[in-house]
Amino acid sequence: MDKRKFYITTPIYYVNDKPHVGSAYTTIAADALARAHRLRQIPTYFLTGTDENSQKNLEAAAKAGVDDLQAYLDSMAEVWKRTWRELGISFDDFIRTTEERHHRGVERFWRAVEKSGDINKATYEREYCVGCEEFKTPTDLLDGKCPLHPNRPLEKVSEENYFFRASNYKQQLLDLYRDKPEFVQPQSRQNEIRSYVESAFDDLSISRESKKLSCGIPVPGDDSQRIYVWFDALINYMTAVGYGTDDEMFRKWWPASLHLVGKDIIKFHCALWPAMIMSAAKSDGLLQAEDGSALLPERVYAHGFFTIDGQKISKSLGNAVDPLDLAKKYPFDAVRYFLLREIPFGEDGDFSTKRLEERYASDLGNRLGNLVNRVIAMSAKYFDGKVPQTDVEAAGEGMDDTVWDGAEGLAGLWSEAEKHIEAARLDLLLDQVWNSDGASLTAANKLVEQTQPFKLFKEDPEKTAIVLYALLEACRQYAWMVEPIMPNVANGIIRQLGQDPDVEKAKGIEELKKWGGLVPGTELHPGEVLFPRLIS
RNA sequence: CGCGGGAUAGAGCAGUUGGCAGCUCGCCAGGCCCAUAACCUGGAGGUCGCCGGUUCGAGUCCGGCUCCCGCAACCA
Repeated sequence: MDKRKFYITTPIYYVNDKPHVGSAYTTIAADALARAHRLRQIPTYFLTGTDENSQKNLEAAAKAGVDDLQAYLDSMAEVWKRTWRELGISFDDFIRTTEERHHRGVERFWRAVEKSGDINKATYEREYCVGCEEFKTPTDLLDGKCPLHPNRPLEKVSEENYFFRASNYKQQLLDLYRDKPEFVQPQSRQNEIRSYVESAFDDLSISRESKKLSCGIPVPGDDSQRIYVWFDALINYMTAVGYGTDDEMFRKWWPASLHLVGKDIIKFHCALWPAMIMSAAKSDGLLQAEDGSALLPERVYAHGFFTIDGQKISKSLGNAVDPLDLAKKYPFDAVRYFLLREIPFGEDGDFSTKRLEERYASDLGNRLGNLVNRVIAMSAKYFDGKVPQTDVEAAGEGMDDTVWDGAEGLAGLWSEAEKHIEAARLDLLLDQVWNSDGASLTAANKLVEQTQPFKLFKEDPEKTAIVLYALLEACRQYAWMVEPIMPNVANGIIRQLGQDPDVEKAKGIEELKKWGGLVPGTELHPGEVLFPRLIS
């Protein structure tokens, strides 16, 4: 990953409905990764947005009884934006594919692909599946029906369309997967993509007649045709950072460091999208690296889907969870923690409020919250409300006859954390912080038992000062380890430790990682319980 | 031969490069009392779906088999 910048994206969402917990999952994951990079003072650009050129939106507007499509799109885009804001999503940009900047970039991109000779006009008669929004070849069909949407009649479409000659890039794509295996993440998806490209990746229609498609971006130079959804949608990742409108900005941010997507759209992102860029780059120097090769996104990471209490998310079953409702019922940091901790990133998982409440009580309340609470309470009680005066270096040593590895153990935790962030495995990061040997939260709770500061104080106040300092300092470091996932909780801990989160953050991660960030004598602010028991 | 996911302790799940089977919850017995009835220790509980193979060694790799889940529409 490019250390100088981090450009992360979520898919752009259809606005035919409000967000549910699934789209929130993608967005929260992206947010946590964005925050992790910002905390490391890596210039970060976090993009999300809405896909507004889809036929589906038209249908949704009609269903909602709204005549004015643009008004419908505006109001729905606002719903999405507001939801993300309320969930504390720290997006830097929100792109709508009906925006002027997007249209201009798409136009430029189209012309580049055209110039490269990869767009041709042809009359085809093909089966079009409205569900997939794509044409089906005979080999795609099962009993003459779309295998994904067997109950939806295929439309026989015979018209003159523009085609993108994706097949010209088959070999280059296969080379890409071979030379840069990290391009497709997680690993388990690589074979899937490779075999898809080898067997099923073909030229595809990228426009429809305007008279049949009443929304979408007109084909440059041919108003009788409009670009259809996927071809225009993918380009949002470029137009948001200035492609077609601001070359300087584009050079700063492109290529994307990470496209976060659901597993359903991995083919578009790992095959079609790089092929499109390879083509456009041949005719547009802005898309070329210094060696002339196409500037492709660095990685595409597909996360899994989850069920709700073992059942597929389905609006007809009424189990589509509204993330805003969750945020009302639970502290939202807890929901973020749950989603990112519970499901191994990249795998499918299950979402249940029962599990959420279990994790909340156990991981957050009993382990993290209780540790912070007891350690600060003891320090305040025995040391006049302050961080105990002691030899900071000595307090960083591992302690004999205990499991505690001290500063060294925490440093180990940090280096693991960096690896997990790089790999987008925040679930593993959290697991380490909670459950590893040496300096985890569990180890810290054990240290309290093994040293018993609440007794030790009477016999040996100096030793007690060392133990409590070590624990307070560990809490400070835990706060920064979990900050990308639980920003509010982290700030709360830092404040209770008598520090200002903003001032601390400005020091940079290397400083925050160092043992001894907590200055002896600092006034503690024993505060609110971090994770109050839930009333069910 | 449609595609994909899965089968590991009572429940829910981890197990990146093959090296004594782990985590959370629950259960039993103890300890502690600083703390959110929280924390700590010990324990019961597994033929890692089945059969074969590779290997000094397989939950992990290879082959075969059985069973389960998702794949109309809404839908990451």
